[in-house]
Amino acid sequence: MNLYESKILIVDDEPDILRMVGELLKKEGYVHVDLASDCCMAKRMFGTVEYHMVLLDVMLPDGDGFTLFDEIRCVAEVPVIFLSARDEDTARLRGLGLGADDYITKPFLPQELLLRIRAVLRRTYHMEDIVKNDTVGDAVINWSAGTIQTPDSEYLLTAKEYALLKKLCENRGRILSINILCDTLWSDGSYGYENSLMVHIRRLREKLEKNPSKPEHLLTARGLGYKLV
Amino acid sequence: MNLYESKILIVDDEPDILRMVGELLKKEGYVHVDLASDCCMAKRMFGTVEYHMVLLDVMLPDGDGFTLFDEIRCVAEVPVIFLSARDEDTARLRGLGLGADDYITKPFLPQELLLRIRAVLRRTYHMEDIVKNDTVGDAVINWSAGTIQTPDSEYLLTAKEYALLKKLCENRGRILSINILCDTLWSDGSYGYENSLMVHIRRLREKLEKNPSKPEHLLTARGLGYKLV
DNA sequence: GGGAACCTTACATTTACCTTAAAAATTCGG
DNA sequence: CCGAATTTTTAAGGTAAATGTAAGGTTCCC
Repeated sequence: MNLYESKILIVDDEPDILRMVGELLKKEGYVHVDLASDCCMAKRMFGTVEYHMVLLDVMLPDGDGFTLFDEIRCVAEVPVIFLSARDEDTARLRGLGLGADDYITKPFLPQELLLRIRAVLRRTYHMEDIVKNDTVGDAVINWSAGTIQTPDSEYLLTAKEYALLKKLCENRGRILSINILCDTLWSDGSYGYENSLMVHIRRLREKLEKNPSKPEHLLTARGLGYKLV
Repeated sequence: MNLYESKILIVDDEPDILRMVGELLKKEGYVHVDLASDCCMAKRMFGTVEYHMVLLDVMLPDGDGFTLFDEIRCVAEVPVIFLSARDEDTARLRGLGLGADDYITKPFLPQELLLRIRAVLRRTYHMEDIVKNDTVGDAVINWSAGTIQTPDSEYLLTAKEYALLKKLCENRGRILSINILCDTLWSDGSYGYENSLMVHIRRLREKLEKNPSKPEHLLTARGLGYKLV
């Protein structure tokens, strides 16, 4: 699974903070973000959705974050980051050592929160970090939209093109053998797809290169494979 | 009244800040935003329009913000947020306790200013926080009413359609995989709902698109998912 | 010059998605 | 609690976009 597909629950009683953090995560790219303003609501949501991560305020109108934390941990091994307003809480968190994965004190820098969330998700679920927008020459690849933007026009990527280009981008500058590329496109033991691969390469070149027949970025290494530079 | 219909006056002598803040508010959705670059201008505008909120710089070319504040408060009980460049001003504000509703020091994060404005408006006028209407092409989505308005007619959204459209709107421009969409519609571990999802997509298209069979906004990315543009 | 590796194009096929109608489930008013 | 109305799901045949195939062309290198 992809980092940004993690389901995250935010529990905080201040509506502004709640919305702000929610929008921050959405904007960063997290697809599934839910909000709860008190323990009761949080528990209800926790019953219906399997979250990958919980951001938990210490102060809540109907009970404190610590007890909610215990209740959550009884049910699932989901990682938790505490958001605390006061330093005392932080001290208490540190002292208790009750197994929170991280804590951060308000006010915090948005960037810092994002970093910590990503760090926790990565070490809990061993998720690969996904790429932001890549560029190939003048072309901008927008992975989340599945598009290639060139100065002249915008192209949609098909599923195979997407997978192929991704593999090439992840190994930029490195030659990938035809075998390896076929393996990533056709999971079933794959011989006989060499020509098909060629056609996909051609189609990518038509979307990436000025002159697809004289490629400047998606190059062929005769007898070895292809590489993206 | 709606939060975003509040009339707001910004008073600041730095033209760049003035324009920046003005555009920020406009972009956020505030419909009525006026700008003034000095006390004189501010007073003139204040005579002609009944503002709901004033953002006031402390430093002004023809008098300071504090006296302007007093003059304003003699006339109307309008809430004021001070924008101060220096920490000393902040200290003075705090000390004076002259009844400003909030203050924020430059430079500030756009997001923070928006939050504070919203908070002040809410507690002054007891405005319900409204969900901003989204639009998809010519169609206006009214979340609180659960309707879609098109030039031709008005449709009611069913529960599933509502949830689906919301998810797509929250991730506008981003491809959402069929898996993710199914997860949001059927929280219980959900396989076998792919076809059902398709039908809901079709129904949404019938309410959103000119020609549901040639969608221009709710697009399918074959092999990848769906996206709203 | 000739073979090998790769390109290119047009066309065939396949698969993922569309569409519709009808069945099942749910909601709602009496 | 029952029946009507609405919503949701299932099912099945249809469609076209994405993919695969094949055949002739090009380039490279010995």
